[in-house]
Amino acid sequence: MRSATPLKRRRGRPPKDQAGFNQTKAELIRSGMEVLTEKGYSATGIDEILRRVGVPKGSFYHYFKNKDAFGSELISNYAKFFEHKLDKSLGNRSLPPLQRLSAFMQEAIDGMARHQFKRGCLVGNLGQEMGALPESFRRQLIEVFETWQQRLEACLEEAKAAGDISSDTDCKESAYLFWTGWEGAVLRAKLERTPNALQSYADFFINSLK
Amino acid sequence: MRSATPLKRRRGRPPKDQAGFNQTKAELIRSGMEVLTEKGYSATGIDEILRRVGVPKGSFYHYFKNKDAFGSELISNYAKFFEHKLDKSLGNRSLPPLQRLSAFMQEAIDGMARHQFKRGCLVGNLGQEMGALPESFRRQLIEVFETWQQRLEACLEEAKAAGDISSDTDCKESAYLFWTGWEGAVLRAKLERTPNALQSYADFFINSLK
DNA sequence: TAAAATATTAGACCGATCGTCTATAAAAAT
DNA sequence: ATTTTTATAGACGATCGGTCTAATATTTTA
Repeated sequence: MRSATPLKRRRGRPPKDQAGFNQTKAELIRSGMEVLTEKGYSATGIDEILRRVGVPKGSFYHYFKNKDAFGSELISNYAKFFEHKLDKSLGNRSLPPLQRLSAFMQEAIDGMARHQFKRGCLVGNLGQEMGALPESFRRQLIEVFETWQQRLEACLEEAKAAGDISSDTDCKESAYLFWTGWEGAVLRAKLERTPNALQSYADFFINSLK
Repeated sequence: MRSATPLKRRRGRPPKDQAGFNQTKAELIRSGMEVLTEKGYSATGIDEILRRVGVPKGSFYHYFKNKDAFGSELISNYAKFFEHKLDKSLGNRSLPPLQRLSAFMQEAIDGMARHQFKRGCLVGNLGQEMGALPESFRRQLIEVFETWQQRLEACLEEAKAAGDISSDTDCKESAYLFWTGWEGAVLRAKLERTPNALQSYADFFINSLK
């Protein structure tokens, strides 16, 4: 439990100078991301998200219609962030395709380690909670998986073209499988608080391609 | 939302004849299992569990110290149920080892289909929620995975002995990987409300052994 | 430059949820 | 017959989550 930040915030319409940059909203999204990747959607109260960054409730409902809308924005935000990451890693032409994938996984492992394996994947967390979530989240989450899958599929096609993986590999199917299993590994790593599941899966998947 | 069951229940000490059989407690556990596998722990209120089976609050706190104790019993219960299932399927000597695994997975798929892929795995659900759960759940969940892993490991050893899989397979590692990935597939199936991820993973895993 | 519009903070409020507690009831034990 | 045990019934208070209205400060506009 982080200590509260009882900073008094400026009321009223903000000065124009630093326009475009929405400090408070960004803080809320960052805070929400942290808590949601740890505890999930249902277990997380808005108050906790607010307390962490010392933002009053009124601000939250100024920036977001309600908790659901907030959640939806978090997903979009996470998706965008992740796509960038994937483009950089899986699309990195200076490395052979499969090494890119390995590098991506290693980065993810390091990332989880930095947070003591307490934070998981937002998409996985919310996916598991679907039963308690607004139905509109479903399509959103499915689509996120699809874009990730496309990125990996492209990378695998390159690997195939380079002869690094068998020519009869179904790259689309493989990419689908990768993300499915990866989410399982993230879940397990979070449960065990070790990189073991991730490491193990990484080796397994790479090997399965050869 | 299921309609309430406003059945008046027998008050007072129960007759001795049908002793040992604890109707109400069993109903609470069944009800809890249903709701928790759908919505998870945090999103589920005790009242909802009670409403489904028309049991008043007093009874709940008669049988369980509190929500956490209830959750813990659910895990034990689920674990026991599942171990039985695994013993029957993975230990079925009348089938070759790998076919047992395939059969188990197919049963699981059918099971999820019966509930329109709305219910997942209790262990997976709670695992993902760990950040919001009592710390004592962690060991419990890890141990459940371990017993599942042992069951599968034994089955894979049989397959190895029979020459159905490569002799240099690390059966323990494979079994660990299986459950990791399987949870990912269950999650995905729940999200997509289709058997696709499960089917896909089933084929993939079996193939990876050969 | 005064008024209107806009952007943001502040926090009161209501309903839901959790867990406790007391009352009631029926059977068993003494 | 009285007491003890086992169980249901549901009211209650504290707390918390989410919504909504008021207050405040800045920009825009006339």
